[in-house]
Amino acid sequence: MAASEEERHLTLTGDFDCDPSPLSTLRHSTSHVMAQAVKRLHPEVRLAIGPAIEDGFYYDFDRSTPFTTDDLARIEATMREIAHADYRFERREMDRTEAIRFFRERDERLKVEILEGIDAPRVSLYEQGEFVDLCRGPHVASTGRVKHFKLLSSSGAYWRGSEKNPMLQRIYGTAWLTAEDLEKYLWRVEEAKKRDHRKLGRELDLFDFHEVAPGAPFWLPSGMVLVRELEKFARESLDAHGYQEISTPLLVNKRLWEQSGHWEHYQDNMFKVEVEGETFSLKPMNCPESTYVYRRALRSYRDLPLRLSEMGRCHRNERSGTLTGLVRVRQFTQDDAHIYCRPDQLQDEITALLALVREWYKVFTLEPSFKLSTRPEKYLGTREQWDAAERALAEALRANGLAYDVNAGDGAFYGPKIDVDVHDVLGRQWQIATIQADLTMLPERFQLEYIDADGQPKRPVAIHRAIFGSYERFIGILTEHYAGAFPTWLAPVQARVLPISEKHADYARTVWERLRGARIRADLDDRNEKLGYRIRDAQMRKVPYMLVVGERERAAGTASLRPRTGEDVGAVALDRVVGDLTREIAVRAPDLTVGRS
RNA sequence: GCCGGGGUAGCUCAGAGGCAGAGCAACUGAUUCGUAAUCAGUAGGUCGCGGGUUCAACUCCCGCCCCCGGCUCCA
Repeated sequence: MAASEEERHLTLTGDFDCDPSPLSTLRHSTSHVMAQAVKRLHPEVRLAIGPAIEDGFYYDFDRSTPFTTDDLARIEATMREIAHADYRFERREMDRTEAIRFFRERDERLKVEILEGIDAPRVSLYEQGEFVDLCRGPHVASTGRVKHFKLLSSSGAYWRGSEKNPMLQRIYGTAWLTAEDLEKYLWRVEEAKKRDHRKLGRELDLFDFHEVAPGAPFWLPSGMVLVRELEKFARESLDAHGYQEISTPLLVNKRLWEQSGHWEHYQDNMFKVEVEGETFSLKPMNCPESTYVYRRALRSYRDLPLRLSEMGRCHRNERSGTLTGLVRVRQFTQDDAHIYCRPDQLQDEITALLALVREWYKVFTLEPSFKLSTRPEKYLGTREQWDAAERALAEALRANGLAYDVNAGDGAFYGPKIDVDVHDVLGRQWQIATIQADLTMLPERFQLEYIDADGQPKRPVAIHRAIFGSYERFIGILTEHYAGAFPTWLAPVQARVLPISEKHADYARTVWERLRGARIRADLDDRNEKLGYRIRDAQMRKVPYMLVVGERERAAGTASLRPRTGEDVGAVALDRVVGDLTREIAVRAPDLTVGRS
C-alpha cells in the first residue's frame, strides 16, 4: 500500500511529497499558499511540514501562541490575495549542504533538522513569490489555481508526531477542484454533525454520560434495546456456528497479568484495586482468562477447534483527552471469542470467520474493507510458523474473494492479523472487527496443549477475534450510519398508535394491545395534542411505523399506516400489519416493508 | 497526558462586578382535532466543583473535574 501523504512528509519516503493526482497536488499547493500567508502575517513563525490529507491539508508552524479564529480569517484573506497574484510555483534544486545553509540563514530550524536527516545529495525547493519551502512536489502551475478552499480549524500537534517533542500549531483546511465539490464537502460536514451519535443518543434517549463515570455510558431503556437486540443477534449466530459462550471474572489477581505479560506492557492502562493486601485489576482483555477454560480439561485433537465466545466487559484506563462518546470509552463490552485449533485448522477457521464477518455486516448494510498485517521486526516464534500463518490468512481472504491491503510489519508480536474497517458518515475510518492469529502468546505463556493423534502433546494455535469490536463503539457507529432511524428489528419503539381524538381511544388501545401481544415494541400516544403534533413527535423519534386510527379505521378493523419515510400507505387491515411487521422483524429486514405488496 | 475552546433550567442558547433570562420540553386548564408544532397559565437554578479578591462574584484571580476540536494512543 502506498504511504499516505502525511506519512511521506513525516518519514520522507517515496519520490514525491504528495500523490501526484490533481486533487492531492492542489491540496499540497494550497498548504504552501497558507504557509506563505502565515509568514506574511506572522514573520516570526517557523515552518514545519504541510501535507495533503484526506479531504484537505494542514501545515504545522512553530509558534508560541495558538492561532485564533480571527487569525484564521486573516490568513484566509491573505491566501486569496496570494491566489489572485498568481505566482508561479518554481522548482529549484541545490546540494543538501547548500540547502542546510540556506535554511539556517533563514533560521528555519525544523527545515534544517529535516535536511540533516535526509541522505540524498541533492534536494528540491519550491518557490512562489517571496515564499520558499523545502519540498519534493509536485505542485500546480501557479497560485492562481488555488481557488476553492476554506480554513477549518487550528490545534496543537507534536513535531514529528511524538509527544516527547515540542508542540506546534497546526492549521487544517480543505481544498477542492471545483466550487461544487467544496460546497458538497461542507454540506457533508454539516450532515455529519446532525448524525453525531452523541447528539442523537441524547435526543433519542439512548444513553447518557455523567461526570461521575467518565468514559462509561449509562444505557437508558431505549439504548438498552439496541444492546439486547445485538446480543440476541450475536448469540443466535454463534450458536449456529459452533461457538460455546463463557463468562470470566472482571476483577482478577495481578498474578494472572504477570503471567500474560500485560503487567509488564499494559499496566498503565489497567485499573488496579487493592484487596486485603493483594493487587487485583479489572481485566483490560479477555484472552488470558479464556485459557483457564481451555486448560480445565486435557484436550484431544478431536476436541479442536474449540470456539469460546464471551461478551467480555473490559476496562482500560484511556488517557482523559482521548475519550469520545461511545467510540472511545473506558468501559466496553467486546463480542470476543477465542478459537483454539490445530495449526492445520487455522486456514479453515479464518475462512469461516471472514464469511461470518461478511454475513454480519450485510445485515447492517455496512461496507467493510480488509487489511492483512504481517510479521513485525520484533516477533515471537519461528519464521516458518509465521510464513505458514500469513499464508493461511491470505488464502482465507482469497477464498472469500476479498480484496485487501497489506500492512507489512504491522502484525502483533505474537502473530499476523486481519483488521476490518468501516467508514462512517464523517469519513472517519473505524476499526471494528479484528482477527488475530496467536502462534505463541496464549499457547506458550499458558502452556496450552492437546494430545494429537500420535499420542504426543502438541501446542494449539489461538485465534482472537471480535466482529462488532465492542457493543459500545458498534452502536455509536450504527447510530450515525442510520442517522438514528434504525431498522425495525433494532428500533427501540417499532410502532406507535395514534388515535385521532379521545373518541377513538378505546379502539387505539385494542390495536396497541394487539401489537404488544405479537411481541412488537409498540406504544400508544393518546396525549391531549393534535394529531399533527403527535405525528411530528413520532417522526422525530424515528419510530418506523405510525398507526393512525379514527372512526373509519375502527369500523373497518384497520389502521392508517404512516411509515417514517413519510409516504402514505393508507389503511391496512390489522392482521396484515401484525403479520408483515412480525416478518420484517424476524428476518431483520434493512428496510420498511409493512403494507407494501 | 499535551495544545486550544467550553460548562447558565431536562434540551438549545442569551447574559459578563449590583434582583438569573428566552424558546422548546414538563405541569395545569381549555380545545377533541385526519398525517411534521392549538391556545392560555404555572413551575423549574448551588450559573461544573473548591478556594481567593471585593461592600457585592454567574461575571475577576488560582486550583481541580467534566465536555468539545485536534495531537498522541486505541476495540
